[in-house]
Amino acid sequence: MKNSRQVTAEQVARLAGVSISAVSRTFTEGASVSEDMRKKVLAAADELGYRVNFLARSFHKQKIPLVGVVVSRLDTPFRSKLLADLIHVVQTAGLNVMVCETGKGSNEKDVFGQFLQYRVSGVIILSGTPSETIINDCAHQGIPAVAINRETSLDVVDQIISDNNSGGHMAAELLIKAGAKQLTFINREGSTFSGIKRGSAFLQAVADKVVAGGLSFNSCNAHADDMESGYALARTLFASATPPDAIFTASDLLACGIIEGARSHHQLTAGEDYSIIGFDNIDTAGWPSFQLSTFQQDTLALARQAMTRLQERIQDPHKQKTTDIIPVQFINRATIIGSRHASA
Amino acid sequence: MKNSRQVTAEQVARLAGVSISAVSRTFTEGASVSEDMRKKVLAAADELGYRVNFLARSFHKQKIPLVGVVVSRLDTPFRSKLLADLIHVVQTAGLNVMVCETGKGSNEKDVFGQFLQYRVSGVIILSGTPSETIINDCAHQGIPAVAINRETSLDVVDQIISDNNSGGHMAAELLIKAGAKQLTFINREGSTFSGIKRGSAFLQAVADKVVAGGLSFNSCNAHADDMESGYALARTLFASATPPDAIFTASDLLACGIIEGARSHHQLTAGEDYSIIGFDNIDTAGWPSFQLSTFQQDTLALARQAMTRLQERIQDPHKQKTTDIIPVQFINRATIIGSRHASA
DNA sequence: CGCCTATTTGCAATCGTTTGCAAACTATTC
DNA sequence: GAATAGTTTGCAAACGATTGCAAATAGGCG
Repeated sequence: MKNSRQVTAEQVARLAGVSISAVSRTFTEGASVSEDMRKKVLAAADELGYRVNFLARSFHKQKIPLVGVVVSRLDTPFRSKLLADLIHVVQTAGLNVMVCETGKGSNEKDVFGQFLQYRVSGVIILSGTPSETIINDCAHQGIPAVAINRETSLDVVDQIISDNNSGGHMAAELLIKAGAKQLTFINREGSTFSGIKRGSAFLQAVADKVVAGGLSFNSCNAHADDMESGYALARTLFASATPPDAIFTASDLLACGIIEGARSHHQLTAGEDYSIIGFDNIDTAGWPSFQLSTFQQDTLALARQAMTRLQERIQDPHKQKTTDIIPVQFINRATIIGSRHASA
Repeated sequence: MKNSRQVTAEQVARLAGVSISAVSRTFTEGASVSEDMRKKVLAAADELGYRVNFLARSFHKQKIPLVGVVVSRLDTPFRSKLLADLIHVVQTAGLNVMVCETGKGSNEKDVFGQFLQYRVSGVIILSGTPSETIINDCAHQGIPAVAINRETSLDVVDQIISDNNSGGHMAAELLIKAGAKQLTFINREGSTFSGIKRGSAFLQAVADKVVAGGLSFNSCNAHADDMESGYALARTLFASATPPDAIFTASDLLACGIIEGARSHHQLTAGEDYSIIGFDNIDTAGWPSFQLSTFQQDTLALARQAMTRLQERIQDPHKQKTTDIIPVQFINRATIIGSRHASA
């Protein structure tokens, strides 16, 4: 338990009888140091318990090995899973994560300003409300940035997106194959890009059949993206003269809400009285009470690809902007009529 | 869109026709600057779009306005809620959060080393597996640290803890009042402090009656702290010769698992065939399928108190170590026999 | 041994801020 | 108007690393 301040490179240098440069070079990758020198320095550093001072290093490089992650409402199953994977991926890449929550009255302008002030190496923007301005600001200020599940003014930023399109299409096919006649897509009010995309792909896939007749399509909005809103919606939804027999929701949370509501308000059972497919594959979707058939977003792949693209852009800030589509996987459980998966 | 590097205090000073010190003082709280000077500087800074370079400032102060948060398995409902609140609280205090996930093979020693290297202003340790060593290291290296829901070698660190004790006691009282005879406490294997405390308080409250007879107490461990483990446990639990009629679990996740398992395997309904009380009040606990009576941990209060204590310690590193107990609130829903709450 | 080349090493400048100190200024009081 | 006390301001040192450049050293070969 040394009483002195932190150990500096100078002290190490003195103990090892070498120059400060030598110490620095020993601790910078790819610098030119002989094996002898490295050993001497390492020994001295070890003895003194030396660690490079990131603040000094970052100051000199005008860049800190920190990735800013912007997210809103992270206490949501999908969001928190994605964040967890993201943190893991960033950490294994040797960087650290600074999380900024927006919304909740925190000034977005400030959040972005802080990224600038901290001189973060890059920014990852998660789906949700963080506004376009942050994204654009990053682009303009030359901070490498990638957005996950968030389409924006094209090509100002690298984008990583789950394959909402084939999710929507496939949902339609599955439901039609199950004999659905009254299709309904459910989203949350004021939904952002991902939800809308899922819905439009869904509609697109049934458009021909709807026009030809014999199939009806409907779309409605829940108040918010949570169970409660789905629950409330289910009451009116199934009370209609022509209730849906097949539902596709923009999120599992909404689907769970619908399932709960249909059960409580109308004694209807998913997979028997009607079909329903969700999106995300949050943990609860697999719980016995729901057994929700849904599309799994590969959060780890999203995170990995985001990091890869971010590193590329850090390397070469002027490289072409990219858009990556990450496949989703259909998880067949028990909420499509007639396709109940054999369960354990 | 200036092409030059970032704007520095020197440029602002030149434009405003004042010294660099004046600029610095304008942007440091509590520094001595006249109103005239401040206005001049602010005008120039505005024109140039100047922002203090945190890296330079932090370098000089040997401390960055960043709070390290150590957490494991953050993609868990309670943990992510707590983290969200924590981020919010830290942000409104004018600092930022650097999140480090431990477990998952990441070397804990490294995580701590990084805190040192980044010279974070403080560290908040969340419940979970992060080992004692991190906590002790922080204490020894003089990094202000507080731990939430994590009792450790006393008085090396400030502690903020939910009132596990009264939770456990109250659970016992409620269940006994509901006429329970076969009490069971369920925890996860290898549980940390919080869970154990809840169980021991629970047992303590019934000890007299157990000894006097007419009441039996049992305790058993699920494999992990998740729904699946509770679900699996329910199968054997209710198959016993003397199945429990009242259960208290260390977490809502386990309680939900038990409820699901009892329903699937044994067609038993919580609140009718047996009573069960959880802990945490995660979102799903309130869903119609569960309506779990549970104790709500006040995550916001935990976060706020943690931040308060951390700031106190940053101010005065030598102040007395504290332990704060945050009250929990019983949420009566529908899983205690005879006490079903009138529902909407 | 001498020459050339490739590698290793040290010197010293540099990054942008904060802050102790002393000088300059302002206000107050006699 | 001078003396005093209190504010405001600028100068310059300091923080701890990295890195361009040139000097030193090592290695290879005739």
